Amino acid sequence: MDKHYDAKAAEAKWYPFWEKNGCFHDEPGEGTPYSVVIPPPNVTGILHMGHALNQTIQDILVRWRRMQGKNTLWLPGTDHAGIATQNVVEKALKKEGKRRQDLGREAFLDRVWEWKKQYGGTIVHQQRMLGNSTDWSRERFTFDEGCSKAVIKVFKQLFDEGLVYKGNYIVNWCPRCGTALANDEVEHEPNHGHFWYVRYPVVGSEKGVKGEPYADYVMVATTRPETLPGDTAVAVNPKDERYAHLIGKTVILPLTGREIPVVADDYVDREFGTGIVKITPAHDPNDFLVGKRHNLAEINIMNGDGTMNELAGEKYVGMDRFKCREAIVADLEEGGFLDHIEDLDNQVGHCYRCHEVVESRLSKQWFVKMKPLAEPAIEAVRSGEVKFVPERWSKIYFNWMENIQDWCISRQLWWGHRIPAYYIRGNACEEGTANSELVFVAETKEEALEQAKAKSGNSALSLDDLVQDEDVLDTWFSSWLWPFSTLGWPENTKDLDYYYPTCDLVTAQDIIFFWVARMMMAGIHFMKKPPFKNIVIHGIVRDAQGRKMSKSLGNSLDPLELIDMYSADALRFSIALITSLDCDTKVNKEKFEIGRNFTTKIWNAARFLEMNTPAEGFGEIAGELTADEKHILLATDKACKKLEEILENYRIQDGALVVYDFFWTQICDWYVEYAKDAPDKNRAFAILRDVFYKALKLLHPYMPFVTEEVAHQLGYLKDGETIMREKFPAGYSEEEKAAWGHTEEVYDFVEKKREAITALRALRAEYKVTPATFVKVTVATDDARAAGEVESLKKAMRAESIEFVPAGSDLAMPSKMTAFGTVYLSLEGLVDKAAEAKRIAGELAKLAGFIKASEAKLSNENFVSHAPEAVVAEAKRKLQENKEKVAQLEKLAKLFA
RNA sequence: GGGCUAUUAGCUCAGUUGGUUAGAGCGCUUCCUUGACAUGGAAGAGGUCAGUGGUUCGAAUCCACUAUAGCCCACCA
Repeated sequence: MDKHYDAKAAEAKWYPFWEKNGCFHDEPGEGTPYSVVIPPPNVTGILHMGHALNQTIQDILVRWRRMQGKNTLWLPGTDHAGIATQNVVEKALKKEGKRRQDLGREAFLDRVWEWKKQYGGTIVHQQRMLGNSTDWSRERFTFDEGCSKAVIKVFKQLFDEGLVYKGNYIVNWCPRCGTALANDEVEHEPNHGHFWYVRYPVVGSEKGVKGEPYADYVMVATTRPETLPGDTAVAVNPKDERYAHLIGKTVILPLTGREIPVVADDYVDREFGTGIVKITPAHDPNDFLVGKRHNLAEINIMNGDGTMNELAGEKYVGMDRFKCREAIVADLEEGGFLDHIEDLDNQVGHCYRCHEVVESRLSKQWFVKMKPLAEPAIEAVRSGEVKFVPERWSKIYFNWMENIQDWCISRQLWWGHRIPAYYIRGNACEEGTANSELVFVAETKEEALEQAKAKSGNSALSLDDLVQDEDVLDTWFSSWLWPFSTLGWPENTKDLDYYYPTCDLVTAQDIIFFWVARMMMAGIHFMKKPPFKNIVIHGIVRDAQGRKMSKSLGNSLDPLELIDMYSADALRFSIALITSLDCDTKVNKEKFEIGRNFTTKIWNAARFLEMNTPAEGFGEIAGELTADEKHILLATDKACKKLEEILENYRIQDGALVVYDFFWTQICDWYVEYAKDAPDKNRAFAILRDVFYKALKLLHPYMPFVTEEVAHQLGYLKDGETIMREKFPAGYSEEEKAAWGHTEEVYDFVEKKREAITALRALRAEYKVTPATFVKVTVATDDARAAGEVESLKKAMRAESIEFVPAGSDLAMPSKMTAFGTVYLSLEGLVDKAAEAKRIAGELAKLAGFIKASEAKLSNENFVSHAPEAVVAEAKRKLQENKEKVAQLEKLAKLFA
């Protein structure tokens, strides 16, 4: 084996090998499968730390289950990401000086597909670098033929069930993207804004002159003066006696001269602002509702791109909304309507894609009624049929689901599933009225024509007379079908039958509502079964300061760079080790050294084993095993069982710790050191070889590349074989254990022996006896097994002699008490007496405290009678031990006096 | 306003149903390089478990309140 592990070579060798040889692929078969669908990344995306974390967790679970012998499917794919992808292609067009409108819908879509063909493979290529064992032969895309079919079918079914409707509603509108956004696509951020106090003269009052207040007016405070031309009322709280006299009166809308009523509505907060609110139903969601209650006109004064339209008034037409704000404020001031301006901190919504300030806009949109879908999805979690891991996320899920709002699913984009609704050309419905008889939803235009003929009674209609809705569906409208559309639904495929429902869904907390909750609803509604059994929620990767990683902050770590620097295994292992499901993960580059160092350790340990392997190999493990040999076998057994239990509970981090400690501490630090000087080297190494392979298999889900490479280097596997499909070690059988005669006692005995070795090393360090010096050691113990360990103790302690004396012997030498016995170091060198005396005095003081506390505890009748016997006995033993320590130290103190 | 979570060593975090003198990694200090590994080995220092009160024989762990930090939802025009 080479002195250095070449991670890049191993990665370049093994991934293609696995993929080509179908190692990631299973066919539907017998038994309970283990199936997982990947959260599809945006096709425009590049791999970031969030993906690395998310996919490492999944791959660990998937590789582990596969090695357990389960029929396993991890299904990969990408999301067509409507807005994001369209934006990317539009940007490219812009460089050519074109807009999508210049190309027209079809040519533009061709262009996007072309882009997808060329660049859409970036992220799936990058996912391979991580070592993901996803079944690429089943890779899907939310906009591929099958998924599109599923989307259309689902839309039609929901429409037929009355769960989809088209309505004139106020929606969140991104003027930059030119589309509606769902509520949860809007991010609210704090904003330092202003409150403009504006006077609305009461009709009939004396008109003021420039610069002077009107004699009688109502004072309205607004943060959005530019929407003033759209006002159709002002509102006060009905219980507000200050303004009771105004209700029913009419005021004049400044700048326009239009007369608008004063209405009373509970929505108005008496305490906030002036207690009088201008009502702009077309540009504010609350005002919209007030408008409905009072039957107010809705005046839309803005274009889709955020400029003002003719209804805003001649002067403002074409003006950008923020420019218009300045203009209107100036004009109000000019006209004497502006009373004063205050600073105000409020929240402003931004587009989650492009960060533009979102506008509330009245428009016709499609919605899904969510309440009926949410109810069974709540029940599925409440009943325990579907579990959240960690469980606490279910509370957040319930909280959201119980307050769920209808979902705006139409988007004014071109890149996406076009809504399969058709209208008769020229009919009013073309503009889209709510659930008209003349809206035809069908899977094909031909079917829509049949409906149209039947419903309109006009059998002369042709395909040319029908127009399709211009809008496309929200991207999440395809991803909520992901767990079954990717398995072939609506066709009745073998995959669907065998792999649905999936087992675990692993994702970050930030898309519980976007995605997880909606998948639950879709799965239950269309498949009659929840789409997965466990929802595993992990944290978000943050930088060292705890900030979310983002391009704009420039604090992102690039997983590919980390792979290049430290290897994929290092990235995976480190991220697994530092990640807790319970909270967000803070990372910096240095943390990935842990994984890199571990990889190196594995490689070097393998080299050691290889160097010590004779050409003819090791023989059978025969003869009477030493205590250390039994110990490592049992430690292996324990590690296997522990890891199994840990992974069953999704404790990825704990699992990483277990394999790390097992390999590094148990195998390398202790057993390898033992093996170097073992009485029967051949047997000791035969055991090491056996244990080492088990360790590689335990490590494989965490570190697939180095384990595969080492397993081949050491000849555990032949060419063409893979560790991926080896059986995950479950420990040793009872028969095996009986054969090598292990007992828990032997295990504990070796643990004690190690304690004695450590104690001796500590004594050396305290008394500055260099490791090179051979020392005389005395151990006070009654353990009959001790005599058998003389040779191994001498090696480990670098002792020229070891003498055993009965326990309780009282020698005037520095010592440490251990569970093995009291270890004495014979001091032959010079020692700083004063320093020793001081150290001993400190230790005595510490012990006196413990003794006092435990004596108090033991003389407490309540403790002795209530606490379990074992606890009391342990307390007594400890007290006795500490007393002995004191006696020993006092004796020693005299030596240094 | 509604909901959720966290606060343990200098840093990042473990700590299973309450039960030895609260652990790990990194960092720090001291020592150690002739053969698996300095990306290493050995040893060590470092914590009144945010605070207060309660339950208990016994609390980092359970309960209440307080403080601080963070997240989510809804939002004030």
